[in-house]
Amino acid sequence: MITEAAAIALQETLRAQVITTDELPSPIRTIAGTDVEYDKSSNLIAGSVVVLDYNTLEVLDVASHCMEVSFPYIPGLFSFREMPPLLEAYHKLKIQPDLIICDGQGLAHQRRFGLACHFGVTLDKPVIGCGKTRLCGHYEQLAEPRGSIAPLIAEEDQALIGNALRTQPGINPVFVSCGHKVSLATATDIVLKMATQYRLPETTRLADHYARLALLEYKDGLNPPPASE
DNA sequence: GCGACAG
DNA sequence: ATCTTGTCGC
Repeated sequence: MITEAAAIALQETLRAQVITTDELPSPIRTIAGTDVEYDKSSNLIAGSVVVLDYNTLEVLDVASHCMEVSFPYIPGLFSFREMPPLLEAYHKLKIQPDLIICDGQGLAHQRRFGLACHFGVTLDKPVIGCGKTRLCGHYEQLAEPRGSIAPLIAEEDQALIGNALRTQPGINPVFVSCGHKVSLATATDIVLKMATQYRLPETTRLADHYARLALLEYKDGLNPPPASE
């Protein structure tokens, strides 16, 4: 297994490849969501990628992959834990999405290289980071209406590293940041568009659903089938 | 030294 | 992350 120091060094190297301007298809036709589910009573994890029609949100394709977790949870090294099952799942897709929304941060990361950046650079695909909670950076004065945004500012150098985005009125915001080949403004617009009815974008909600399903089905398959006679 | 810390 | 259901509070 890769050491913590080597993982940090790899992030420092790969971060130079991140593109923070829009290099995505126009119009956007398909969008994918990703999520990873953990089994509380084993070290199994399931990663899922779900591809939706960008305009209708119809599910066009889903792929999942179960495996044993191979890296501990360390804030800042999240991608080394979640990327393996997500990459396996992604390569099972029959339909390649125009862009992807990851469940986690992109640039809004200690070394500006969160999961969304790592996934985007690895696949050379447009990726948006959308986390449920903050990893680093601070924000203030976020208004209540849906669509309100507040810049997420890095404490070290006051750099703009993302946006706190209120996707539903009076509900806690999500944290949007560049992953790869999508600007912050475009990423924020897209996440708001995908969060039609709930706090989280539909991409993330569906990926969570399919990852949970995949883990249950995989565990079922491991158990010897009931004796039939 | 202490607190904070994506899932 | 894991927890899945009614309950409390604004």
